Amino acid sequence: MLTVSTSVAYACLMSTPSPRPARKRAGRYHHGDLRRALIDAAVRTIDRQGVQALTLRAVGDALGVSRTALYRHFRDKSSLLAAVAAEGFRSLRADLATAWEQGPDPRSGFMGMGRAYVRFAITHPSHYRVMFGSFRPDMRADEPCEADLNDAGLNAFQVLVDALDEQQRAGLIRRDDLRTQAAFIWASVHGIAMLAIDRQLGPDPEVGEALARYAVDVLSSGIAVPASGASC
Amino acid sequence: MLTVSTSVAYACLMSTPSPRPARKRAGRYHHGDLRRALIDAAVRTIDRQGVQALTLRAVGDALGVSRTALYRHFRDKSSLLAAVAAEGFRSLRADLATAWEQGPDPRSGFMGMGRAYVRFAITHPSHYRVMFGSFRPDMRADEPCEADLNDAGLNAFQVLVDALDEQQRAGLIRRDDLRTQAAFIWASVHGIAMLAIDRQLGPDPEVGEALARYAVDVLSSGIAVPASGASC
DNA sequence: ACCTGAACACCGTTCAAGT
DNA sequence: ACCTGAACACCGTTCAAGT
Repeated sequence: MLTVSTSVAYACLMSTPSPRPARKRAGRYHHGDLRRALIDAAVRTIDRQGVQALTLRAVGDALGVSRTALYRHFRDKSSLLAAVAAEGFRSLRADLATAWEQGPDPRSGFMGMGRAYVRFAITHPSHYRVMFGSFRPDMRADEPCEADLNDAGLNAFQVLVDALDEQQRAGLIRRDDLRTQAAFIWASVHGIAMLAIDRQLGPDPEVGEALARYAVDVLSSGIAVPASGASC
Repeated sequence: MLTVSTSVAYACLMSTPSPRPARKRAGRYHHGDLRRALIDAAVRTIDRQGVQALTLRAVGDALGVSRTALYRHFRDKSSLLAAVAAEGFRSLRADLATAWEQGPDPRSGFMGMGRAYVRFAITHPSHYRVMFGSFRPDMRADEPCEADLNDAGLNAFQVLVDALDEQQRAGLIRRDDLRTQAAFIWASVHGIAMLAIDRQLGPDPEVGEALARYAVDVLSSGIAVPASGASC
């Protein structure tokens, strides 16, 4: 299809007096989907070196492309960050959905979702921070990247709403307002994830796990149907 | 005491060909406590214009001081931000303590603490974000500013621990491990505050208040002493 | 001790020009 | 349509020099 490999084969044989990196860009275009490649490179950089290491120069260099090539695909840097955040929410959504479906029963599936959520945050702390730091005051819903981020966030949230809905219908938990119940649980788990990321819980992993167990305990008691009879 | 006003009275009468701001610094020193003034100016700028508006040039200009004067009092910019965050935790601690003491009873005092927490976050969203964004991976406890930030955070947390301790002793809530119980509640309230700040809850304030009421409800049920007898 | 101002390396962004 | 490379305004930081 696309003759990618041939153009990649270009090698720079020109020697310049000033010390330069070995390879020099030979004025070539990028292959197929530069937009996609830019997002992936940005995610990699953020995961590996943190947000502060994400410069347009770095991401351009990683792809062998000019640092201004990005402006053909994104309004600006914050727009790229919005796309990165959206990508994060899509990954998180997939993780949550998998955990829920693997159940095997609603209760353990729900606990699996909680574990998957915290694991995502701990595994990708910088990415996770970008996901929630991007909801800036200057967020504009009219821009496509921002709208996409909004959608991706809502879709991830919806997995939790659906799981709660099913448990409500099965009579496993209180039939409170779905979105309020979901928002509260999301907030609690998000708060725990942030504490874990910010190493406020200390180096001992047992502290974090104890907190997670306690959270499950309290939340279960809190949203359990009140007059179950068995526990009294 | 300090003859500040006389030196301030200096006016620049030199006219330069290039367009300059009206007043030019007359090479004067800052009054008394520049360190204190730098923190206060930084807090003001962050509260009013957000973190991204906080440049060393801006904070220097606001105080009529060179933009490098700061390096006599802080290691670098992130050190100033740590001091700003510590200041935030001290304010928050005072707000929480006041709410708790105003009670009048433990239960309503505790709910007042929750309201005070969320109100602080909503009133100072940028400052609040700095407080929790500063716990960076590159945080060094050996630096005085970072250690101070750590202390200020722990002191604020301690107000919650003390309040829970008193309620445990009074038999009002379950006698779980104090620090785990406190960490979970802090995480939940922190998560709600973040959702509110990030306008994920939408423009309608009723949504946020409904979430707060629901949180109090669930948390109360969740940490209530199990066999109270009355509710069954 | 405390602060200045010039200099440096680096950043995001714009824009005329190239293919 | 897509990308380059020079230029611009701005940033944090360093450092010799001033008082």
